[in-house]
Amino acid sequence: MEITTLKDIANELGISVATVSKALKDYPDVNKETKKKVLYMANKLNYTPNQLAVNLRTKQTKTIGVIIPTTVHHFFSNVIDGIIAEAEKKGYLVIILQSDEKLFLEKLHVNLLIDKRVDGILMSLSNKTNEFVHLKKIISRKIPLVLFDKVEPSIACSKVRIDDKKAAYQAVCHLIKKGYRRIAHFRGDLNPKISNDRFEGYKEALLDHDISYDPSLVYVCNNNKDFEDGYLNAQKLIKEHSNIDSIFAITDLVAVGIIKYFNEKGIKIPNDIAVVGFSNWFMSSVVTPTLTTIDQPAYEIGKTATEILLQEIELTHLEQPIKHKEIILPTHLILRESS
Amino acid sequence: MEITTLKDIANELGISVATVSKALKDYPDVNKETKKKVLYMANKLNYTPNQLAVNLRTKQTKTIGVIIPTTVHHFFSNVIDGIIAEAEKKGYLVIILQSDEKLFLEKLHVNLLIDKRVDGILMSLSNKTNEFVHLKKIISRKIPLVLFDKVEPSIACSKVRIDDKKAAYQAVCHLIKKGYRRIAHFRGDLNPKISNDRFEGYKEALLDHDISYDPSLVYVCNNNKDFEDGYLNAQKLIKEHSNIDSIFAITDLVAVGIIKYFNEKGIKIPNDIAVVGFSNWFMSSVVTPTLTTIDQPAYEIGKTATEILLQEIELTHLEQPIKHKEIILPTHLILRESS
DNA sequence: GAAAAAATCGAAAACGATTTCGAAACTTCT
DNA sequence: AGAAGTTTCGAAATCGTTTTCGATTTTTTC
Repeated sequence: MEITTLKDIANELGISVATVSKALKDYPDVNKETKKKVLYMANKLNYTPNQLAVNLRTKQTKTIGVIIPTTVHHFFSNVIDGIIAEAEKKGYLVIILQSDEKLFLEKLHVNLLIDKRVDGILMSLSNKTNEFVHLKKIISRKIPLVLFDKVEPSIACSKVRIDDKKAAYQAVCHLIKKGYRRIAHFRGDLNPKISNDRFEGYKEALLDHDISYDPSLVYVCNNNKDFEDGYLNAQKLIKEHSNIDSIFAITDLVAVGIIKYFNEKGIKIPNDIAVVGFSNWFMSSVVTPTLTTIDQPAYEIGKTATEILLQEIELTHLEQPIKHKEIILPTHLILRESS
Repeated sequence: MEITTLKDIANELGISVATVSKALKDYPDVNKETKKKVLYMANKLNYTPNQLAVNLRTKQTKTIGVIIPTTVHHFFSNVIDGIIAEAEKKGYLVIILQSDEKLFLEKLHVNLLIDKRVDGILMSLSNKTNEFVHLKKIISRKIPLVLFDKVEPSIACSKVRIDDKKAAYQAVCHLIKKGYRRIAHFRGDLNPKISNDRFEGYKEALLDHDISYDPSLVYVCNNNKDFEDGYLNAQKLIKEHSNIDSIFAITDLVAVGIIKYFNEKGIKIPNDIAVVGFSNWFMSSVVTPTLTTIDQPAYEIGKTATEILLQEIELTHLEQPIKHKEIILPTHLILRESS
């Protein structure tokens, strides 16, 4: 005997499949005695329901799909942790796909997940994503969608993110309060919202403290190799601007690249130049000097996004209307040696 | 109209569901004209097959399950990267579950994946796993299983791993060749094979160079907080043994903890004490001083394990016998400043 | 003891696809 | 024209479960 089915139990007991099914699901219209017998036999034959059949029948898969740019990333692996933890708690499985920052893969994966009939989808958009038909397709199929981290405002769905502009503002204000005035910014790629938001926060902080904004102090890191971007741009910065006293980097990894270069060149942090990062990667607490940075609640972002998604799945299933939420989780400035 | 099914196409064209199905799968016994019509209509109605129904019928889900201790880990996130990349290439989806180093969760997840009818399972065992009925259950269900990293020799399945003993041996030999003699070892928990293997490699290297093995130089790191373990044990070590000249740490994270403490106490690396890690986390290339370590091919481990698993899935499906493989991937000693 | 009510069961349809096998239609050949 | 062979199609079974609804049996009520 291979795998036990309802039919096997039914045959064994000389009753119908329907009754067996109902007995196992504790329907009221089945005799207590037969319930006992069914339970006993199910146990004896080691029965577990074939989820494929259940899924087909109930049109629910108890599975959610996740599309993120990459898993090899401190932030995303913590987000995944939060997602899986929350999903497991509610009995959902998690399928993870990587867009590798490519739009065509993102689209492909969306189709895959739709075909797979996942109950809901969680996405952080790739940096290259500048059109959104694939997201609209998800919504038109009535599949709950929650965007996190890299979100698109124009899409009607729930979103979980941080306030990048505010966090950047906070970081730069910190530098200003510490007395730094010539503040460079190593920004991210031009397209993504978070990159622009952080840039805006940087500018606004300068403005609010009557420091004139100098575009030549802004360096773009867009090679997808943050560490090297930081290292090389630090090199460039030192050549081009000798009078810099601090840098606000879009990412800890960029900041660590900067630190590496400065350490090699004997440039003292923070005495010669202060450095502030963004994300509070584990690494920032162990580099020398330790890095001042913005703590981004990655685990909570994953957990919260999943909570909302599962709620919306339940509501959809009950055919009730859903009100989309936009959650902004708080960030914290972590003060360390580098500033 | 909600979602298009074969029936919709059939009704629209006034033909049977069977013909539509066969037309879409390019069966030879359907007229070219009708094939064209079906294809056209399928396209027009935006048809995609309901995978749930396909799965139920074909008894294949094109999905593999992965159970690992944690995703928030440089090694594992790279393994996942390799797994997902390879699986995606072959049209398989990946469900990821975390055991959180707990045996009961590992068992639970195994059952979940079996019920979910995944086509195959990839596992790295938790540190606490000391019984294997759940693995045998997978095998008895004829579900291909591939163990990687933390494997169990007694289980009859394919395995992908590195030679931990040899790698550790290599690392310690390197220290000895550099002239270090009083070599401490910060080892991992007592149960896991990899922890013991590395320990054995350490001992053998000493033996082969006529250095007597001193058990008091071995410190156990088992708080699941490698960084702190390294930091605290470094503190302890300095108190207890003033004449140490080097440390071989089971993990880069432990090594970084050590480095942190030494940096704080002004102990010079490698002049006072040398440090060697294990894994070649990204971090090791950016800490000060940069860390000598063993490069562990995480991505390749994930990729290779998945390749083997998918092969075995194919063979199982063709009802052909499978020969289990044991692949040992090469490690490399990365020389850096800390030794 | 008959009628009404309650308890218990199972046949059958459904979910949406795949695949076998026989029937019908059409060609080809003598 | 009729036999034989080819194409082309579709009815029906199947995967394993869920759920409705009607049938049957048992219990209750007066």
